[in-house]
Amino acid sequence: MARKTGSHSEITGPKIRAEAQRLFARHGFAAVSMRQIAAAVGVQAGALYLYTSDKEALLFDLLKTHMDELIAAWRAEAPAGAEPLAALEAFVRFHIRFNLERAEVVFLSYMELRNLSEENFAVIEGLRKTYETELEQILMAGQAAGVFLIPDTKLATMAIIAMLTGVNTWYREGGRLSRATVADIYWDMVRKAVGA
Amino acid sequence: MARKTGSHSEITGPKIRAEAQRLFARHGFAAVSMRQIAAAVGVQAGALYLYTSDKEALLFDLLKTHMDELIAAWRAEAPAGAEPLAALEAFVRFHIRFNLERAEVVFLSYMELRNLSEENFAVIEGLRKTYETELEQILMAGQAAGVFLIPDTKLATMAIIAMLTGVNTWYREGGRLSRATVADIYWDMVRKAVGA
DNA sequence: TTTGATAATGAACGCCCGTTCAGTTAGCGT
DNA sequence: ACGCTAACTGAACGGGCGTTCATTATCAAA
Repeated sequence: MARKTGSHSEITGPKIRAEAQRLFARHGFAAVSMRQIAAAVGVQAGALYLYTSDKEALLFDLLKTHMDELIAAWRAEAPAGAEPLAALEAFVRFHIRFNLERAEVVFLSYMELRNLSEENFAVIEGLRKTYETELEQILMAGQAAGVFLIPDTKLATMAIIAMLTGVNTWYREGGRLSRATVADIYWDMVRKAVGA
Repeated sequence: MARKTGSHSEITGPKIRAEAQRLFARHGFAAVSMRQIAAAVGVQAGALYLYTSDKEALLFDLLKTHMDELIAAWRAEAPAGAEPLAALEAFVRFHIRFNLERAEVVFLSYMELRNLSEENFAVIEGLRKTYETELEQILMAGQAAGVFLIPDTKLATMAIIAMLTGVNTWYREGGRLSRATVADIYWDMVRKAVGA
């Protein structure tokens, strides 16, 4: 017993995060025990504490990494200096694609925020606000340019994000529509909703 | 000790449901113990079992009651034989108002479904589907009448409901906008989204 | 081949969990 | 005033929880 043959932190570390993400998404943070995560990884519970300070830090790490990657991915592919209409279309398609690709952690980031400490919650909320602002700025630019007709850009931001994120609740691989078709249809509805 | 002065099941029963709803919504089903609920009510944990068979039944009862009341309330106030446009407007305003009035249990019904047994989950899912169908039929009628221009009524149904329910995540009493104003703005966006 | 760092064990800590039940008190019709 | 029933207590059940730590086996550099 003790150290196992072929054991390395570069393997065990990611494995712990992956299994924690999977289990948290499936059963909920509070309903999953450290012993369950350890069993899924193939170690004893005590070994997890070589990789995380406590259970909440494990959740926070998953959410923080996700939000950072979400914002970075959008900024990397957002069309620089594009017309508001093209920028909005890019955002809609990006949001649907990215969130469907990472359904587990997206689910977590909507469901398990209340299990974070006050400070950690504030960090994630801040990153979410940052992401939302990216959309709101597109809407404001379009409104200013007369391309969009929006009664309230703040509400439109929340409405569009809720609508797009909602795809994750019903979309199933191999269903009636492909991801691309879903994105087409949602883009049509969003475009009309902002009066363009 | 034992029975308390002035104790009645017609008082304790609702009190248990109210406190359970409040605590489940605030901390999550799995994170709330029967002892916490009992303490909030002012009884010992064992007394809860005079009112519920187990913890899950307590949650199911809250969700089932809510869904029944949601559907009944909509059917009671849905304009009979109205034009699709008027029916859709009524639905939008109803959904926002009803969900804001019952924010706690609405939150529960979106977050805690996975804590139900398979059979209980199916019951709630069925009721949700029933409610969604009410909206979809309005959309189909409007589409058939040429009043709406919707690429896919199923997706439009999910999109609209996600968008409307999203109000609950950001709306705070005493904020910038009144409930009525929020409903006005959302109705404007929904109307445009369906091409009317 | 030795040796220090790394990765993991497994037992233990105190604590809380959902649920049951024999016993006790209050309400209330007679 | 009595007696039955409804309401609740408090202790107990077996079990799981997050976390710590002394110990041990493996890895990798010298």
